[in-house]
Amino acid sequence: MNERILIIEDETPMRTALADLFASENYRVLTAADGERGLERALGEKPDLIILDVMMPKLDGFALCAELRRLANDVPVLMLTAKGQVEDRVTGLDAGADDYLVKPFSTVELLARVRALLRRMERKAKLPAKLKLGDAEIDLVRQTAFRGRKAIHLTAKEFAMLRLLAEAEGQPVTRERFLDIVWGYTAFPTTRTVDNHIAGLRAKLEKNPDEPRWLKTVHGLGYKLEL
Amino acid sequence: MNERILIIEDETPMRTALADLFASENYRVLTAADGERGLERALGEKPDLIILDVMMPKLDGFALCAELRRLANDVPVLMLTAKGQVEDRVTGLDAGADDYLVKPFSTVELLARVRALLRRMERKAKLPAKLKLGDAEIDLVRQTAFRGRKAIHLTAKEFAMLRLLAEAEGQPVTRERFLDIVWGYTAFPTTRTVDNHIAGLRAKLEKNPDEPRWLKTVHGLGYKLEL
DNA sequence: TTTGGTTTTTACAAATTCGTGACAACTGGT
DNA sequence: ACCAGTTGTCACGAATTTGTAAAAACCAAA
Repeated sequence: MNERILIIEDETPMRTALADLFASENYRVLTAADGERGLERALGEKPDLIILDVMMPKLDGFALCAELRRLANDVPVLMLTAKGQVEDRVTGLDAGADDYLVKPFSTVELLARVRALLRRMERKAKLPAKLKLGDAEIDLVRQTAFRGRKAIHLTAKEFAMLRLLAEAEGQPVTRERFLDIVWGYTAFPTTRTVDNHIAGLRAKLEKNPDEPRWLKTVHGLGYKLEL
Repeated sequence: MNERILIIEDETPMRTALADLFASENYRVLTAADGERGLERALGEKPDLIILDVMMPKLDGFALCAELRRLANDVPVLMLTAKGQVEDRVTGLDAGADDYLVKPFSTVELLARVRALLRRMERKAKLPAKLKLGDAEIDLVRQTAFRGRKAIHLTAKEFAMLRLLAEAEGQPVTRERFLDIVWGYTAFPTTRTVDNHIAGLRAKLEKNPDEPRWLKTVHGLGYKLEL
């Protein structure tokens, strides 16, 4: 609780408005008025989340974000982009932002996104490196899997899907979400592709792929990992 | 804990300010007012980290750093460069500095960088100096390798790649990371170059290069060292 | 400048993974 | 039991990724 949020925004009215908003929601607020100071604070004070305007003097949002990632800093970043610059989304996500929001936005939506990001990070932190599915054991970090003594080969995509399922802690994951997270914002395969990969996982991990014990389908929604 | 930091800086006000800053953070502080004395103390007292001004009489920061490295001293060096001399960054990292900071800087950022460097070194220290890959034995520090009694010749790049793989503790290392860490900021070879070097390592270290036992490829991601 | 070693590029083959579409099987509601 | 929509599955071609050899570029020392 009481997460610390760093707001990096050069326009003072917007910066104070955001600061007030989050303060009133009981977050602890840090601010910076330009990119360079923002980077300093991000590195020095390790906030739980960063809200970052794209357009800024000295060091723009993209560069700042890219630099953070280069330094292996994985604090969640929510980018604010000016209206119209649709390109920004791709560029921003490319630079390593976790989400983005187009100005003007509603405070309700902003708060929702922030909560979502913080929740995602919390789950990721709790995520154990190893998954045990009966006699199958999967190491999500090393990307290895064993059934008893024998190694099972999973592809990169399969590991990514498992990781997403595990992060969801038994909650259903929609096909759309699989595509968004695992495939990313540049590829747009059919949602059926997801099913195929699930089939692959079941074939490799389930004792009886016809009657999955772990990789359950949630009819009309998607899939979930039953722990 | 209580790491010892050597500050090499000719301008007295700055030197004492830095000394006070680090003393107040419970580091043990050593100082030197010029490059030659700095080098002496660096060699004689083996500090845990050196903060080094680039501009100095007698022996400048680049030369000092290069000399340290020539003597196989791998103490982490953080260089302070005057504003505007953008070139300094490249030159500094070239000379073997581990990080650099442009004056004027905030104390918060300086402390953050120092902590980061010390942490990085700590991790490196935990790394065993010798790697045993079957009957091949590699000394990562001395940069020597033997297969039984016969010496195997590895190039500098190959050692650096092995070190990175070993540091990752069996986790996959992406090609991008290889380029970032092994090649650094100044060179931008193709990612295929990484593959070629891996091939070289396999040829020299693996009993059967076609079926690597240690240097595994993680399709779609990179490579890992299977311990 | 030549030399010897190292690094990088390039090109092509081989291996792996991916995406799709068709159709069967299944689901839940009526 | 029937129906419309959803999911499982399979095979195949496409696309991507990797292995590797050979040539070119590079670089420091003689």
